[in-house]
Amino acid sequence: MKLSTKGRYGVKAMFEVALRYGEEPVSIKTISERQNISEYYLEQLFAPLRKAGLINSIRGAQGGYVLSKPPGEITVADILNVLEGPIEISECIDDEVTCARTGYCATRLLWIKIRDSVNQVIESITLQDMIDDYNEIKNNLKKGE
Amino acid sequence: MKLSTKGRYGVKAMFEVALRYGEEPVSIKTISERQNISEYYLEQLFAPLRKAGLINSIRGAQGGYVLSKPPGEITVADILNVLEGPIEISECIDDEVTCARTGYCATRLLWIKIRDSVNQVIESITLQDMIDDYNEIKNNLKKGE
DNA sequence: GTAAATCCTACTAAATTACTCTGAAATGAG
DNA sequence: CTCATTTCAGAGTAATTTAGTAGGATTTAC
Repeated sequence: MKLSTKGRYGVKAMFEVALRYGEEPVSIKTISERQNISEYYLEQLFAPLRKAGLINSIRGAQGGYVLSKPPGEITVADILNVLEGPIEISECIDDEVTCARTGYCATRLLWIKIRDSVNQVIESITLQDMIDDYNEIKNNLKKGE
Repeated sequence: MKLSTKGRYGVKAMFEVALRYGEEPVSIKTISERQNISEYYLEQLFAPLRKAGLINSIRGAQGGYVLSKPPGEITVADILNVLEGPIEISECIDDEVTCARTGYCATRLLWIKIRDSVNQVIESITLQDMIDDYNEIKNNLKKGE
């Protein structure tokens, strides 16, 4: 079970934008260089993020992207929902038809538990939390720990 | 984020075998009919499960598969590890190289939290738990709830 | 002996992933 | 005004993965 690059790159990219919240817009080129991701590919990820209202774009020279809300109000779940769709460990959770055949679906409850567990984590972590973690790691490294 | 059919079918199939623990072996044909999964495909799933020591096979007529241990000693994680490999939300967790480039990997901690959360769920649920849940659902239905 | 079953290996069609590319449109700086 | 910079939109594509099919060999209860 793995996230696709869409989700992984998307979160990394949003993190870069979040780091500069309140400052100048961040261009795809900048993110591409900092995170070592293809510009073309990043473009494709930002389109749906913008349409979903998580970021605003500023076109033209010196343009780029800015968060539409403070980093504390954007969760990892918000990002992953846009880029990967909602977490569904198995379509069996929604689709009653296939399960109905065998009477009671034995595994349905299991998939729900896994899904809820993932959702709880990603809904509780905001971009601000990631920034805080990041700063803490940096500080600890400075102190030589 | 979704499980492949390997994982989903595999857990369903193992559940069917677990339901008959202590009784006769369960054939692939039986599981195929009960869970509506291709026999050929099921065969492919049972090979690694057997090699991993989760089930024993009994060849020949009236043969089939039996759990190698009581249902309470086989977790969902055991099954998924064999069929899907270990949960790794991002290879970034193990592979230090790519992360090292950008200094401190900002998302690494996030992937670890998600992975640990999933692992905690699937390691804590055994086939016996699933059987218990299943019986409870059946009982509740009988009582007309 | 025969039917029922596992075992083993190879093959393949379809879908998904992970990009790549081209060109248009907007905009700030000089 | 012009030009470099940047987003925007959509098409194309190679590689990988998924999900299943298939064929034949081997084992064993009856």
